[in-house]
Amino acid sequence: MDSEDYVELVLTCVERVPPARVTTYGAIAEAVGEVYGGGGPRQVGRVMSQHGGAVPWWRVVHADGSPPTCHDGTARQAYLAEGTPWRPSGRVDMDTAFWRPAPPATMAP
DNA sequence: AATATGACTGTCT
DNA sequence: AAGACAGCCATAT
Repeated sequence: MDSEDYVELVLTCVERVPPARVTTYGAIAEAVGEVYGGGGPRQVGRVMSQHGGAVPWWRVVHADGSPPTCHDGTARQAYLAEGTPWRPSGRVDMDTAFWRPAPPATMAP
Protein backbone atom coordinates (compact mmCIF):
# COMPACT_ATOMS: atom_id res chain seq x y z
CA MET A 1 0.00 0.00 0.00
CA ASP A 2 1.66 3.17 -1.17
CA SER A 3 0.75 6.77 -0.57
CA GLU A 4 -0.24 6.81 -4.24
CA ASP A 5 -2.88 4.21 -3.42
CA TYR A 6 -4.10 6.33 -0.54
CA VAL A 7 -4.57 9.17 -2.99
CA GLU A 8 -6.55 6.94 -5.34
CA LEU A 9 -8.75 5.73 -2.51
CA VAL A 10 -9.51 9.25 -1.38
CA LEU A 11 -10.26 10.48 -4.89
CA THR A 12 -12.48 7.45 -5.47
CA CYS A 13 -14.48 8.21 -2.36
CA VAL A 14 -14.95 11.81 -3.46
CA GLU A 15 -16.08 10.73 -6.91
CA ARG A 16 -18.57 8.34 -5.33
CA VAL A 17 -20.29 11.26 -3.63
CA PRO A 18 -23.49 11.84 -5.63
CA PRO A 19 -24.71 15.31 -6.62
CA ALA A 20 -26.62 17.31 -4.02
CA ARG A 21 -24.68 15.44 -1.34
CA VAL A 22 -21.54 16.22 0.62
CA THR A 23 -19.14 14.42 2.90
CA THR A 24 -16.51 15.46 5.39
CA TYR A 25 -12.77 15.03 5.57
CA GLY A 26 -13.13 13.00 8.72
CA ALA A 27 -15.66 10.61 7.13
CA ILE A 28 -13.38 10.03 4.14
CA ALA A 29 -10.42 9.52 6.45
CA GLU A 30 -12.45 6.95 8.34
CA ALA A 31 -13.61 5.08 5.23
CA VAL A 32 -10.20 5.09 3.56
CA GLY A 33 -8.46 4.35 6.84
CA GLU A 34 -10.52 1.17 7.11
CA VAL A 35 -8.66 -0.39 4.21
CA TYR A 36 -5.47 1.61 4.38
CA GLY A 37 -4.99 1.77 8.11
CA GLY A 38 -3.84 4.95 9.78
CA GLY A 39 -4.40 8.14 7.89
CA GLY A 40 -6.48 11.04 9.13
CA PRO A 41 -8.40 14.14 8.13
CA ARG A 42 -5.21 16.04 7.54
CA GLN A 43 -3.95 13.48 5.07
CA VAL A 44 -7.23 13.71 3.20
CA GLY A 45 -6.85 17.48 3.15
CA ARG A 46 -3.33 17.14 1.85
CA VAL A 47 -4.46 14.83 -0.94
CA MET A 48 -7.22 17.25 -1.90
CA SER A 49 -4.82 20.16 -2.01
CA GLN A 50 -2.68 18.29 -4.52
CA HIS A 51 -5.20 16.27 -6.51
CA GLY A 52 -8.46 17.99 -5.56
CA GLY A 53 -8.54 19.71 -8.92
CA ALA A 54 -9.37 16.36 -10.57
CA VAL A 55 -12.50 15.67 -8.50
CA PRO A 56 -15.64 17.51 -7.31
CA TRP A 57 -13.81 18.91 -4.31
CA TRP A 58 -16.76 21.10 -3.35
CA ARG A 59 -18.60 17.95 -2.22
CA VAL A 60 -16.01 17.60 0.51
CA VAL A 61 -16.61 19.98 3.40
CA HIS A 62 -15.51 20.53 6.97
CA ALA A 63 -17.23 18.80 9.90
CA ASP A 64 -19.53 21.79 10.36
CA GLY A 65 -20.59 21.82 6.71
CA SER A 66 -18.64 24.91 5.70
CA PRO A 67 -16.79 24.90 2.35
CA PRO A 68 -13.12 23.84 2.35
CA THR A 69 -11.06 26.96 1.71
CA CYS A 70 -10.90 29.72 -0.84
CA HIS A 71 -13.23 29.28 -3.79
CA ASP A 72 -15.98 29.18 -1.18
CA GLY A 73 -17.87 31.41 -3.57
CA THR A 74 -17.36 28.89 -6.37
CA ALA A 75 -18.45 26.13 -4.00
CA ARG A 76 -21.65 28.01 -3.20
CA GLN A 77 -22.40 28.25 -6.91
CA ALA A 78 -21.85 24.51 -7.30
CA TYR A 79 -24.17 23.69 -4.38
CA LEU A 80 -26.79 26.02 -5.82
CA ALA A 81 -26.47 24.41 -9.27
CA GLU A 82 -26.70 20.87 -7.88
CA GLY A 83 -29.53 21.62 -5.50
CA THR A 84 -27.51 20.82 -2.41
CA PRO A 85 -29.47 21.70 0.73
CA TRP A 86 -28.15 25.11 1.61
CA ARG A 87 -28.45 26.65 5.00
CA PRO A 88 -28.92 30.41 5.41
CA SER A 89 -26.03 30.24 7.86
CA GLY A 90 -23.74 29.94 4.84
CA ARG A 91 -23.10 26.22 5.07
CA VAL A 92 -24.46 22.95 3.74
CA ASP A 93 -27.30 21.30 5.63
CA MET A 94 -25.37 18.35 7.03
CA ASP A 95 -28.43 16.56 8.46
CA THR A 96 -29.80 16.21 4.93
CA ALA A 97 -26.81 16.36 2.59
CA PHE A 98 -24.24 14.36 4.51
CA TRP A 99 -23.04 11.34 2.57
CA ARG A 100 -21.25 8.48 4.21
CA PRO A 101 -18.44 7.39 1.84
CA ALA A 102 -18.10 3.64 1.31
CA PRO A 103 -14.63 2.14 1.75
CA PRO A 104 -13.40 1.08 -1.72
CA ALA A 105 -12.08 -2.10 -0.08
CA THR A 106 -8.65 -1.78 -1.66
CA MET A 107 -10.26 -2.44 -5.03
CA ALA A 108 -8.08 -5.53 -5.38
CA PRO A 109 -9.90 -8.58 -6.84
C1' DA B 1 16.44 12.78 14.05
C1' DA B 2 13.80 16.93 15.32
C1' DT B 3 10.76 20.71 14.06
C1' DA B 4 7.30 22.90 11.40
C1' DT B 5 3.25 22.75 8.63
C1' DG B 6 -1.29 21.65 6.76
C1' DA B 7 -8.03 21.91 2.03
C1' DC B 8 -8.98 18.62 10.00
C1' DT B 9 -11.81 17.84 14.40
C1' DG B 10 -13.53 18.08 19.05
C1' DT B 11 -13.69 20.48 23.43
C1' DC B 12 -13.35 24.40 26.35
C1' DT B 13 -13.64 29.43 27.27
C1' DA C 1 -20.88 32.65 18.13
C1' DA C 2 -16.06 32.93 17.64
C1' DG C 3 -11.36 32.09 19.13
C1' DA C 4 -7.87 29.26 21.74
C1' DC C 5 -5.88 24.65 22.63
C1' DA C 6 -4.79 20.22 22.03
C1' DG C 7 -4.85 15.77 19.54
C1' DC C 8 -3.83 13.49 15.12
C1' DC C 9 -0.87 11.75 10.94
C1' DA C 10 2.05 12.18 6.78
C1' DT C 11 5.54 15.31 4.28
C1' DA C 12 9.01 18.56 3.85
C1' DT C 13 13.19 20.90 5.51
